[in-house]
Amino acid sequence: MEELKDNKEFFKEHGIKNTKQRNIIFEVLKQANTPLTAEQIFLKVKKVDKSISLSTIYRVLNTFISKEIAVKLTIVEDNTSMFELNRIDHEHYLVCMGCNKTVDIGHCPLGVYENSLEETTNFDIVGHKFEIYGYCPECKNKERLTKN
Amino acid sequence: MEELKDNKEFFKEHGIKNTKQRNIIFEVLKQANTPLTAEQIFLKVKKVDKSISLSTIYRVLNTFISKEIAVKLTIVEDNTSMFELNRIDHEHYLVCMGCNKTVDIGHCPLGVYENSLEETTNFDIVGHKFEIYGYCPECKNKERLTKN
DNA sequence: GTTAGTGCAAAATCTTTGCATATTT
DNA sequence: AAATATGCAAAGATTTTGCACTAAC
Repeated sequence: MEELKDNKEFFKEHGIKNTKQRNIIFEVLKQANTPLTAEQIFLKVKKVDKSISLSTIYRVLNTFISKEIAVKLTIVEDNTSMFELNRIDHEHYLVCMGCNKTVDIGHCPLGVYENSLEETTNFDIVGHKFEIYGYCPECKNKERLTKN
Repeated sequence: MEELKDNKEFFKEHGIKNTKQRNIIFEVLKQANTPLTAEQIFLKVKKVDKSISLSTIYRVLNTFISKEIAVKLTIVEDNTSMFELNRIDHEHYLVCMGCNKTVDIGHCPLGVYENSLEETTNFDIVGHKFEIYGYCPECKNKERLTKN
């Protein structure tokens, strides 16, 4: 359980207690390579801890966000938030509006832009959201058929 | 009422009926220079049409979105959607997490990027969301005080 | 006259919160 | 022991929907 020891240290650095629930949620987020909804996280966590509640998921995620461990973003087309770890060297996503498939679009090109914006606006910039949406090759055809 | 005649034509082009409610909502969106929440739109529209219902606001906005007349975006930190007209030559926003103030960040630099992405991914790209968030000069200081 | 849109109230969804209990430090 | 975190159930908030009625074409 080497990873738990690391997490313990990690949580300590962020000034929050090291609980079983936070560990599981953190591991789920680490292993995910796309953003997840609270519900998806809930289901994954439940496999390990049957008795966890959805409100704990939300509370832990909000704690992670306030400590800048995680970030929240919103996929277009419905109103549910998605969560992922706040990776410094992060990616962005191209989201299919047909099937919700997400595709990484490579290294984030916005760091430099943010720096120049901080200078011109005097804002203290914390982060950004950038998502591109459309239809994937498979859904493109379906879309075309239903539209005509 | 020259503008109503224009709107009538505009709605016809998009294959939707020209109703009083749609006209008012469209005018509200035209006059807004920042994205608005459904509730904000509701309140503005109510000044002109006291009997409009919030569900009509949502239905009209969803119609506008499906016809690509408007776009929906989500400001970080809460879960309410915001709406604005789908301007081809659009802007993006820098949002203050302290006071929700928004600042335009100039002409959108992402059109070219989308084109190259369409080629590499074979997606049919419909649009994107891009928001940068942080703390404005005024809230920066407040933030610093409450954190220590 | 037909089709599409609206208002209302009710439902559905997503998220937060109060409170008692449990866990962490 | 004190401070935080959790589970549960209940409440809040936002958005959608069924249905009868109305307006637009």
